[in-house]
Amino acid sequence: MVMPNKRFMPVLRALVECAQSFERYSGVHVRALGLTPSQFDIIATLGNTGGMSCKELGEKTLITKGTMTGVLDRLEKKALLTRHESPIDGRSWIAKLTRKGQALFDDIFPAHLAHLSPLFTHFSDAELIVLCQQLNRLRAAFEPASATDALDAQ
Amino acid sequence: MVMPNKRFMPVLRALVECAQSFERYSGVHVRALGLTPSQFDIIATLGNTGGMSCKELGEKTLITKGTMTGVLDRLEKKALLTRHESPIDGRSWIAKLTRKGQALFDDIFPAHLAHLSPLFTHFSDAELIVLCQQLNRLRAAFEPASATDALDAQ
DNA sequence: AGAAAATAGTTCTAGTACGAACTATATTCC
DNA sequence: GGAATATAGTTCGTACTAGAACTATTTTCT
Repeated sequence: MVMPNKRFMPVLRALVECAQSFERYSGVHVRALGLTPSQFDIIATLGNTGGMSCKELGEKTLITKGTMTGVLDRLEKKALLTRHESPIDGRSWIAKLTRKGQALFDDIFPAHLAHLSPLFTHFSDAELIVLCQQLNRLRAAFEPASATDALDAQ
Repeated sequence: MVMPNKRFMPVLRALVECAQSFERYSGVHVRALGLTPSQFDIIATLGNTGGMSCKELGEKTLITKGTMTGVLDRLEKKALLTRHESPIDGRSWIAKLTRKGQALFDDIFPAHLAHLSPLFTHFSDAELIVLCQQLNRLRAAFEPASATDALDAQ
């Protein structure tokens, strides 16, 4: 097989390394606050809401349903979250922060933003917007092919 | 605590989602070829080389050393790779593709590139270069910080 | 040279990723 | 109304992740 054009490889490498660096930086802080990144994601998503279903949580956090069960279990064990039967759908559960969970959110969410904020001082609003647009455009190129199918499949 | 400026959040979300979409798209294909993404990463890194140490492999693939042991173990079990004692350093091992591993590389590496290539048809070389630069710039913002802060944070 | 510190790799634990199979409830459609 | 199908969530198996503790070698420093 002839080797195809490889002009896109530096972008892919930059993308993966950038995301990984961010996740490491963010993860170290989050762990120091006593949560795993996934747990933080859930707490951040549920904060200041009336709760939501696993399905909705999965869509917002990009955690797949098989993993979600375990993450919610552990948060429930820490008394940060409770599951309530859905009044509309007998198959569904509504995950909701407890008072303790909401208090934790109020505490660590702003702290985490404050931890990230200074990293962007050398980026203008305009630069951030352009970068965001290009990333979303790139993502769109990946999605119809995979994520759409994969997500639809669940 | 006062909520800090949040102008950077859309970029972070776009970054994480884009990287995740790519990894899903790429991962589905790689798994269909019979390897996990990490295993493919190792094969792709070792292809057409004389082999390298775990440390070097870890730097190139962003797989941490604790994980590396297991990934190499599984590749060794599949007879795609062998470990040889380093002639220079008694603590170190050189991982090297077997003939079977190199043949697999020759087979699937071009196939995988061909699978990715069409996704970039709507991006010009110039666009890719700019995007790459911005991503590397962003990564640089995360990196010294994650190394330094993480340490003095404790 | 010899003690102290650094480094390469392995092992261990808890948690996460993904896919597939499974249960239970909803929806669709004839 | 009832069968076929779709959906929400759980469970399971294999593999990967970070981090920490550990062994065995260097390297450094005096």
